[in-house]
Amino acid sequence: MAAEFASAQPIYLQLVQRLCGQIVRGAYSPGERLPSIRDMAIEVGVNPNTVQRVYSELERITVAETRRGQGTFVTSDQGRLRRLREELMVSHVTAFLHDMREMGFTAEEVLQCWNELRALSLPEE
Amino acid sequence: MAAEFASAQPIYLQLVQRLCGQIVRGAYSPGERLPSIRDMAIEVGVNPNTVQRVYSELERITVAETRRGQGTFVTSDQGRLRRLREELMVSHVTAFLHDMREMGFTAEEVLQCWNELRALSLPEE
DNA sequence: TCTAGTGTATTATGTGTCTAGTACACTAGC
DNA sequence: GCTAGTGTACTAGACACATAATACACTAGA
Repeated sequence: MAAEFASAQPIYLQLVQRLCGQIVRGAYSPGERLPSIRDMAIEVGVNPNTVQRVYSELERITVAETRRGQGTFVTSDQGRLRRLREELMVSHVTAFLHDMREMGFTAEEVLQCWNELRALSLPEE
Repeated sequence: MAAEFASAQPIYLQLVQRLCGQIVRGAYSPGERLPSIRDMAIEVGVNPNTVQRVYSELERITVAETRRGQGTFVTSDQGRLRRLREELMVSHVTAFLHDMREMGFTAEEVLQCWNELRALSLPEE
């Protein structure tokens, strides 16, 4: 992966968000070991220091834990992961609604646009 | 306004987005003059250089135009404003759906969360 | 014990953002 | 013409982000 970090947001925050998403949707299981800092750096095409920062942040929000000399692991606390999932959804939906309101869009308009684009992006069930 | 720029995104981009939102929802009319660089800087609590950058960006995307010695004005091209409105909605909805997908949320889950939060944020009609 | 693979820490460099201050050119109105 | 209010341009400095390179400490396994 050669990495595409187009957004104006810092790379390390984008990576934190991406990893949280992968963890939350089960791409990484509870307790599973994440790639080493050096491997992940190569994988996403950034500097190892940047990945270290990402892993530190994941640890700070108690989503991952590091064992010196062994690696960094997704937390085994499944309750924490469920809460994370809920938090992420609420924060994203809230921010989305805020933006839509700022631009004066009505619920109807947004839903119509949503329905036109949904098929491309979200599983139905 | 003392300004709250908590996001990791650069202030000038947040301001561009905010102004686009205000223009698109009609807080500023087509052809209306925006506050001067210096006034806007005071109003939102940032440096005049930052506002200059914002106005330059608005001009670059043909949403505003500046007249030396007179001020910066919202474009009179209402077609451009309609397109901007559409662009903003599509890009926001697309990004939102992308994020939701990244976290493995289903359309049903998102809609449920949406309905729980909608009343606080969006006008119904 | 030795080695390879971990995370951790430090220093240096370049870039972008934001602030601060100053100066200049243009326009409108007196 | 003069003045106040515009946008424009430039230099300088502080700070965060990202990279680069290096060194160190810990762990597991041969």
